[in-house]
Amino acid sequence: MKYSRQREAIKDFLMTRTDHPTAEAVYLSVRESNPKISLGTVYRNLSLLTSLGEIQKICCGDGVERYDANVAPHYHYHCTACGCVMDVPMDQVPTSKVLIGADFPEEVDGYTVLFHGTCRECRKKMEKSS
Amino acid sequence: MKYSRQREAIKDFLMTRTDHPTAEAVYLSVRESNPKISLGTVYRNLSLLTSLGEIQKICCGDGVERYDANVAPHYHYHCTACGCVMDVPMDQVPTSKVLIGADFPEEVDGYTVLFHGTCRECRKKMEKSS
DNA sequence: GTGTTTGCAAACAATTTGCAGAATT
DNA sequence: AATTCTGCAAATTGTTTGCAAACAC
Repeated sequence: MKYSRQREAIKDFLMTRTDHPTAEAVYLSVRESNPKISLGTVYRNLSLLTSLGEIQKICCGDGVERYDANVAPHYHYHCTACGCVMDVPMDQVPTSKVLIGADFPEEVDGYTVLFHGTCRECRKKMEKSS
Repeated sequence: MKYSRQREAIKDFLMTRTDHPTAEAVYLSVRESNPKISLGTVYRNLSLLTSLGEIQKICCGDGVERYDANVAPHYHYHCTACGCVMDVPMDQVPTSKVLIGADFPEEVDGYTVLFHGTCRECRKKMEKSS
């Protein structure tokens, strides 16, 4: 694999963020330091970095994928009002064996946990407008 | 809300299945008893039933949504080789409070857990072909 | 030089939507 | 009769891909 300035900029940007940006958001931000970059390149590198395990993809079911440079096991919280995604701070996360029980006969490589609800900020806004 | 033969057929079909069909699969099957139904109607009713809480949508991150008539809390397993999705049989599932810890400050309405790996059938096939 | 990566634009796949007519109440 | 739902087709959205030129080694 060869070095690419674009790929490095994408990874660097993701490492500064804990809010799990979408491909579009990555594109808009990386473009500031790298005005010629194209959205296709962003997608190509995000999926390359994902398959290398350097970043992870988060799927919330709202039709947009998000990306996270933190690949250590952790849970996510998705606000169904504003769409924001945040990390759930936890000292450690159970192993899949513990969570799934010993009897499950399929091989498990890993797992994801996604909580959902309405975040404090959105609740505040809803109160105000009611 | 008015009754519709199409909506009933969609829900009835989903209730006979534990394999979490995609919208396309629902369409292909419901069409057998209901040849005039359109894919748009299937999508409209799936999302209506989902927002009524009569079924649930499962997002595995492979670009296709799946649907499940079992809305009781349970976990899913996704085979990343064949794409199949199965239920994880468990007597009961922890509450979100237990899983997330008491300190998390956001309101949680619910959560999803998705395990992933290569299912037995796919592993068998991989052995054979190697 | 060779092989990988890029920018661009076109292609794609899944889902949503507008609308006139059909079905339900 | 009023309203909701449908089929159809076109539109939209997020993502992927083909290709010639640019870049890394």
